[in-house]
Amino acid sequence: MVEKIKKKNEPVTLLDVAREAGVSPSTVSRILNGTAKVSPEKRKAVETVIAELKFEPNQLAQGLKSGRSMTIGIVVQDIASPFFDETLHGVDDGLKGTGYASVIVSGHWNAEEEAARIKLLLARKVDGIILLSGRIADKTVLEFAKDKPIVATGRALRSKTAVGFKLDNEYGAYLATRHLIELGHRRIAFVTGPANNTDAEERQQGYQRALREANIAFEQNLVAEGNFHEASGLLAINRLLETQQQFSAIFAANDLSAYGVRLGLYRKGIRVPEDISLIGFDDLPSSLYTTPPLTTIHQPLYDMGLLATRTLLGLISGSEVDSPLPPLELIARETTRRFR
Amino acid sequence: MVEKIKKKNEPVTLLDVAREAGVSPSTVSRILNGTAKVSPEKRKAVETVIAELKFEPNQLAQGLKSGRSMTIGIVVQDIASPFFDETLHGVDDGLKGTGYASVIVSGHWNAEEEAARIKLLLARKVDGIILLSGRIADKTVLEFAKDKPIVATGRALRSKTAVGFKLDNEYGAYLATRHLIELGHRRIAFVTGPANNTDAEERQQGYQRALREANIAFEQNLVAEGNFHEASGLLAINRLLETQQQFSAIFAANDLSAYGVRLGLYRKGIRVPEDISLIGFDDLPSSLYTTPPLTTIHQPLYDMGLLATRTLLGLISGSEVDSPLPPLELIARETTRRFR
DNA sequence: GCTGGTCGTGAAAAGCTTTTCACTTGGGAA
DNA sequence: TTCCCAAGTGAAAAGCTTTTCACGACCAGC
Repeated sequence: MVEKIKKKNEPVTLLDVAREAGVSPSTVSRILNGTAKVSPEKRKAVETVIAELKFEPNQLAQGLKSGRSMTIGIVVQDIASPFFDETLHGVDDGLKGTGYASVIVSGHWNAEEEAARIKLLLARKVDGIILLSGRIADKTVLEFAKDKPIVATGRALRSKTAVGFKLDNEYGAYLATRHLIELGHRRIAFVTGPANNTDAEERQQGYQRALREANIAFEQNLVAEGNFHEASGLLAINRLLETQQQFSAIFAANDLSAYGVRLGLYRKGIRVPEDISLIGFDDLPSSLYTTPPLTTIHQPLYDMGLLATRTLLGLISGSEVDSPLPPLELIARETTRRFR
Repeated sequence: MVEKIKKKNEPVTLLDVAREAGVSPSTVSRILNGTAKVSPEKRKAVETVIAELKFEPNQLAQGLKSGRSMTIGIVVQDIASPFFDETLHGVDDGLKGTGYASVIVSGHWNAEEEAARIKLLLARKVDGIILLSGRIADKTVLEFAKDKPIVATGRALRSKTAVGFKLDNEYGAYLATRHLIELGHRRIAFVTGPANNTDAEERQQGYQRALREANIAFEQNLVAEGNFHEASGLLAINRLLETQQQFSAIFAANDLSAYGVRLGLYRKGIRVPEDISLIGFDDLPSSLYTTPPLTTIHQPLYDMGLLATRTLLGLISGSEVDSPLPPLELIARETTRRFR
């Protein structure tokens, strides 16, 4: 029996429920949150009214009062990239059932924009932030972390309110190069990532270490610059081919550029892996379905997203989370084969 | 000169600014929102204090008061899919500079989950919702739209608070099939999408129409079921090959399943396009870099995301938006060629 | 010199919850 | 029988804005 008819579309509030059930707002709130004991009769009455009125607490008001918006911010660099996608997938699963939702913004690989976006997230009162492949300086991260907890990927960090996860790019690249060397390749070209990108630099270091260990001289002529995108891989392989350098294998700094390389080779009628072996880095889901399926280094992107989320939730609630990340590993598929 | 020292980390509020600048909160609010005229001196004073204190309005409080959270909800079906990615990219650009942020949730191709997620978004007081490839019934959408405006893709809808965009799948599929026919192919296999999926059904209809127009009999033996994923394409082509049917071309209901088909053919040593022509549907960005680059039907996913966003923002603000979507078009790349 | 209007401004209410505080009631301990 | 305490509950404040209302000052028109 509704005492007062609300104008249609007027949202039903906790106050309405209280009035209708003949209890105080406090009691309704207590029932909703289980904050304190309430007599069975009132609980029953309130629950009935809630169902009847289809009451849904206003999360804005809840957030304002409690200081918790139940929202976390995710900063990616490119909203339509399989790389971030895979990580986001992990984040999504990490959030499942927690009541948290995420707002995703993109920094577009640009430090200023990234900082601006983080500020926006903070103004929105997110409860924490996950920063994927951030461009801003560590000390800026720490600065933001004074406000809300942050977990960042691609950097080493550990404070009371900020933690970073870093995959071992150098090791992964070492693995990739060593794989080629073990297959008998000696002249191995390398397609780099973008200049000034830490991940990219570390991958080049891994490449060089493997060479060094095998007593193969590093040759600048065998490296071509890329930028992690397909088109740059295509360009790089064309440049490499033009210089008439001899090489029997190519290591591309990520899968996307490996795709470009693959296409470049196809265009020249060079077969993979019969004529040239090719290895990537990332193990994007799509690499399972390239022709032929790409040998690559598996990065646990999904797990990283999942772990980052759990860690952030831990930071928010004050509990400790510390599961280790699975290691990088070589996934030998069909673009590499024994030399000659 | 700060009159009262705040405990560190106490967020600075509009009240602090007002006190500090010696004006009333109303005045500060007016300056922030440009709601009314304010004398230059006070404006100056307030702006100085804002900068000095680094004041950022609390969006939760703003939202609570004004009923606008400056957030829209996006419902996708798979958070890590290139298909949704591309659309999200458009959404992202559509939101740029508007002050709106988006929270993205996934319905996982499941009507119940989808409805639950929408309810959550509504409880979060999003200002509107974009529903991509939703599974729920039109009438459920309309029901939700009573609360907040919704724009949905993949369905035709138009009410005061709900609008739908639908790409012409039938026509796209017709285009694809006709392309193969024009190249001289007569026996054209079809890999379907998931059963009970409208898009998928419409694509099959387009396939059949093109056949009919060319007086080619439809043969059930030439269609193999898929589900829009790569693995299903691989399975489908294997099944097709096993049946010993003759065919010189394959139309896969989307690019992803075309990738699977491509791999299946590669495994059997069947060349594309020399032995068999292959065409997909979607024109995912990655289709530019498959080996060889995939002939496909371009869907304006990016534009659709952009348009959906603009339309939603229009619905929210009460203004009318009505730009048309670019049509589907055939992108002839290198996986199709003239028969024999 | 008086009326009527505009302009700039502040006080206060409102938006919807949660939480603190204080008050009742009933029971067990002394 | 008296006292204390716990349990259950409501009133009210608080969280941070925006917005309505009202008021004083100032100017123009008669």
